[in-house]
Amino acid sequence: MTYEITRRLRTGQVAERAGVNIQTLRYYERRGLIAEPERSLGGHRTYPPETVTLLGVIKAAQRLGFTLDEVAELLEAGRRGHPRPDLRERAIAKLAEIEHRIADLVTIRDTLTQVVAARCDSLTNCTCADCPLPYAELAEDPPR
Amino acid sequence: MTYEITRRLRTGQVAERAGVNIQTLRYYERRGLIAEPERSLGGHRTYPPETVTLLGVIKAAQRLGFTLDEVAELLEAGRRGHPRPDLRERAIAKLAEIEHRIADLVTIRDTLTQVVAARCDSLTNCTCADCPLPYAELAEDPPR
DNA sequence: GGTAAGCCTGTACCTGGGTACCGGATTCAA
DNA sequence: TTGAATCCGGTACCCAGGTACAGGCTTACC
Repeated sequence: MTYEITRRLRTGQVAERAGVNIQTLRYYERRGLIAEPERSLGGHRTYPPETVTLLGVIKAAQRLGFTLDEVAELLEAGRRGHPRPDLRERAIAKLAEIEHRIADLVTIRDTLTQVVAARCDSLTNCTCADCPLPYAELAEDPPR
Repeated sequence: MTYEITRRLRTGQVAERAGVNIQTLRYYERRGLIAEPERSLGGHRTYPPETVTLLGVIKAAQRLGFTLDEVAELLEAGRRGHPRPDLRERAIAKLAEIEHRIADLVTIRDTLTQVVAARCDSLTNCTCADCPLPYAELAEDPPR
């Protein structure tokens, strides 16, 4: 059997395989999400192929609602074999956060539904009866 | 009976009554959300008291998920007695948008729940069986 | 009429997650 | 070996929705 040597990749190759912009790669490096890679003699970055996987993990975590700072911490914790419970704890906290955001959006949805049902026709001078607009004192925060 | 003359308010008074920052007031003026008010001889803005109400409307609309640009358009439409259906149409569109965001967040919530239930312990090297993390190919967009 | 509080314009900065552009250096394939 | 493609660092810019600051003028109250 022949083993293929896992070659180092250059910036553009990593970016393409991971589906991200080259600038994003350098941005993540600055943010501490990916380690500073080795360089060629001329100073070009050369990445191990696992970097592509790592970028996938980062993107997945982002889709779970973690910020880049949070992802960086999670990766850092994992890197130096942090005791254990970090990810789980954070996921629980994030879960609460997401639930909260869902609740806010549901309130917004319900009020919008009322606005539509009541046939409101103006923000400032709605002529409909029982206009729900003045009572739109909903979620404390804009929905982000 | 005596009628109280509704006095003009100065910037700080409007800001305080509406619960917004003074800078925000000027920002909204630049964005076209509130009209340019009359000025005192010395150049200070003097607002009619209705401005406070208007700011409340703007904040309510924001809480319903409308962007400032959208609010500005809605107000503008209302101002020059736009035919009718503008707010209603927009509310319907916004409703769809909100529903979509809720759906995304629900997907995220469910995956996070799985992560917690599976006792995942690491983003990159989770040792739990049936780890849901690699399948976190969820919503296309980060949750904003 | 003095003085403190309030307001003026203009500009810069903030968060979060990137993206774009520049001039110059390097790498790769023919 | 040469020319195209790629990459380098540094800096500036994008979105939204504001917020902050500086230096100077106005207003309000005693």
